[in-house]
Amino acid sequence: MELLQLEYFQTVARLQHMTKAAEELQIAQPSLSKTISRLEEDLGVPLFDRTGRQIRLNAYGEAFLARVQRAFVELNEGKREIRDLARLNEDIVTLAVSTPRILPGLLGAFLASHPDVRFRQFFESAPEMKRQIENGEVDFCISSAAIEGIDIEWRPLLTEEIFLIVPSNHPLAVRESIRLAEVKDEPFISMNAGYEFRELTDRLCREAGFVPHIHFAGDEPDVIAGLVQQGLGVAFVPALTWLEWPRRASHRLRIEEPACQRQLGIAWSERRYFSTAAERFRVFAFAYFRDVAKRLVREFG
DNA sequence: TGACGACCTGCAGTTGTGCA
DNA sequence: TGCACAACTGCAGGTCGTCA
Repeated sequence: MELLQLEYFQTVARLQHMTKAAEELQIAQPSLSKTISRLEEDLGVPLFDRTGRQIRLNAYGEAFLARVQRAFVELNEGKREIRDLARLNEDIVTLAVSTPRILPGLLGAFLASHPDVRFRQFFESAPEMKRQIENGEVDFCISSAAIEGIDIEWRPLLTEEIFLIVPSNHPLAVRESIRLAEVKDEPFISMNAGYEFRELTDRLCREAGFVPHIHFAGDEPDVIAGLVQQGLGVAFVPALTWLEWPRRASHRLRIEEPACQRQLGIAWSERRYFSTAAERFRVFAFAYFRDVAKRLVREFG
């Protein structure tokens, strides 16, 4: 049984006239007649009652026609769905990040020149991002920890300095820089455990010879900044985050020792096929962070 | 092992014609 | 006039052998 036979059957059933159906289908009448006969042979029953020169759909034909029409509706829906899906995937970039704070600037700048592109974004830990890349669930991962694995490419995007912020009335607020060990007894306001940034700052404190006293841990950098302004403690802040805070009632200190930096990078699977939109986003991301790096140099030297 | 061409087969379609 | 059959043509797809 073939689609062509079913298509011809629909037309003959609708017109109940072999010659008119053949004209509509733009084929010779004997060809149509033979096609319908083959279909009837396949099914093992006649679909039409033939009386003299007339053909009429019989009970088998009626029942079969209903099924055929439903099948064609399903097939047409399927075609449309696949078409939409194909077009949609062309315009969608899937992205997992461990540092969501970079997204507004990055995506905003990209969408300004590519308004038709849509993003699906996930906030994930580094191990989960690696799994997503390996399973083909995302196009790219942007992370402050290198993602390594078979067929995974990881490239650095930006190296940014990490500062310490203290309340403006804090004794250290008159200084430009400190050694991290100088604040070993200070109350710290920090990101919650599990965040890459928290793991990084804990490691930096260990390198300086102490374990920080965490008085408050949260998910929101803005809340952390607010608590520092209220005089409740000191906190680490990446250069880019500091730059984007509209009000800076707290004081920023450069950390001389140990070297406090973090590197943001982008990872993808070398096996993955990239849509045009994804390919453009990758190129754009490198250019965007080059500009950000220049801005950080201008601002912080 | 994959690419390519020659050959074969099956089927859709056409023309001509017979039958009701 | 309209349906169906026979003979034929053209084309697409499959198979097989050859070659790099």
